[in-house]
Amino acid sequence: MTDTLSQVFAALADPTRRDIVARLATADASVTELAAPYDVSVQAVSKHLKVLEQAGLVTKTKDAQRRQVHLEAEVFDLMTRWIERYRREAEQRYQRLDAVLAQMNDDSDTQQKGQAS
Amino acid sequence: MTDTLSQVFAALADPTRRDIVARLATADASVTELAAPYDVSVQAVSKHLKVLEQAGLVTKTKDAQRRQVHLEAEVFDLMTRWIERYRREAEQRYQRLDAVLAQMNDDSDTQQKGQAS
DNA sequence: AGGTTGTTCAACCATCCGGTTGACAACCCG
DNA sequence: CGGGTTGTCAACCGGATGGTTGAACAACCT
Repeated sequence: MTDTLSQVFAALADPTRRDIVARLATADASVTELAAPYDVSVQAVSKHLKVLEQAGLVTKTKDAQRRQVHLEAEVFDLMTRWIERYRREAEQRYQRLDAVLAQMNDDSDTQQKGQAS
Repeated sequence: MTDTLSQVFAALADPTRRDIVARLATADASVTELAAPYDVSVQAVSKHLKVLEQAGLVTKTKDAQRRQVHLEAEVFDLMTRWIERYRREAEQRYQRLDAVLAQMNDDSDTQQKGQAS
């Protein structure tokens, strides 16, 4: 479970953490500011932020006694790349299937055994 | 949690499940075929598939005693939309920040209080 | 110096999760 | 019919996870 991709997906699997990310997309915030809307303890939110930080989705910079939390956009790309890769493969496969079916309709007399390269 | 997005992210947080998805992107497969490469029991893989199915990432069609598993590409869009939305917001914010900094350099004499709409 | 504020650490608890083994249903084939 | 495949269900186990409370600590403000 140490690989980044797993950590990122796991981090975003929690609705509270996704909401935190959503809010950080518009503005940086401190831990207590982030905790305010939820009816859980500040410590719980601090834990959530630790998870997000571990996944590289967020960084903290200490500003006096406050910790300024801000979103790190780059890690999103890792996810997007993974998703897009397999989505595209899957779509291409369906198109290939459609093509095969279309060809089967076109010339159903010719026996075709190999697959399209 | 019961919301789809959480289920999809949670499903993809596991490396084995991601690998299954990757393999299904190129071809449908049966449960035992999918289980073959991993040194875990078939039951464990069956559980993984249940998770993927629950998340809507995969569907099974029964073919005699075999279950043909195939990837469902549409759910990927849900994720992609979520990710892209906040990634774009975050990027825009950085650009806005850059613009503000640039303007502060340009005309540091004019006092600007409101935010860009 | 002393109190308040902001954040984290530590210990604890309930639940979930990924794995196991064993039993069993459903189906093909001889 | 009976036996071998294929897949799921059930019960169980250890470890991770999300939450709690209580204490610690650092930095600010009088």
